[in-house]
Amino acid sequence: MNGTLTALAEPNRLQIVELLLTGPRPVGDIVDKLGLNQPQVSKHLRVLSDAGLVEVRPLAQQRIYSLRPEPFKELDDWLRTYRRLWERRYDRFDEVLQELQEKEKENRI
Amino acid sequence: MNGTLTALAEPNRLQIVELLLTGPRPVGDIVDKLGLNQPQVSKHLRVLSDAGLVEVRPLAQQRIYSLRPEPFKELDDWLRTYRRLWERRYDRFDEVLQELQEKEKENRI
DNA sequence: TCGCTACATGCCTTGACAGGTATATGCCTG
DNA sequence: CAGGCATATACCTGTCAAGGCATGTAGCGA
Repeated sequence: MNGTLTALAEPNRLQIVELLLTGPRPVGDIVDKLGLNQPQVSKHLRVLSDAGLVEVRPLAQQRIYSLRPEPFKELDDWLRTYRRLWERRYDRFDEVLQELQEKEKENRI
Repeated sequence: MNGTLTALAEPNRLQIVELLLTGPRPVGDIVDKLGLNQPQVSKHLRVLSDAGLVEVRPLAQQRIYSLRPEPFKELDDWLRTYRRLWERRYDRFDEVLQELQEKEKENRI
């Protein structure tokens, strides 16, 4: 979970992931499309790979990178817990807060 | 988006967010529950606040922090795009890859 | 008004990480 | 097998962010 977030937190890496969402790509493609230096792209891909976000497959002298679904699914599952924040009745949070403040006032009397 | 990810990528900050999911809390609570030093917690809360993940409300000499739904919703929306990765028929990715490899072989003949 | 409580901020040090450049490695073609 | 591609790795450098500690500040109660 945290590894996934860390990997995605880097802007260029996020761009790479977004690009890979459109399909598997060799490193050179990514270099061209994102205008980064080749070594940097390779390094970022390494990080993404270590985090399990992408996988590689050799094709001649190319390396085809593609997204791995698992971490994204994990992230989605994690976020599911937070959905109640915006799916109505989260204002209960505010209610709780109100109560706290009311109590405080009462104690003051 | 990226700000959200960056803020969440720090383990202690992630813990704070998880704790806040159970309800709004004053700083002292977080310090106790997570066993961190108070200044560090304040700093992390500052980062989370700047990223729009939390909001503060004063209550006597306490500061009550609570989660703000918006960034989480954004993140969820962003992830929605990736759902097709695991929701079946993502194997089209593999198909594309197969095709590439087939073509390569043909060219070789 | 004084002291306490709850929190924020400043300063310093350290470690991690990203970019740049050069170089290694593996594969393929002539 | 020599040379060229596509990619990975090594090394160096600068930056930035997190922790530790000390201190500032605002609200409250006696």
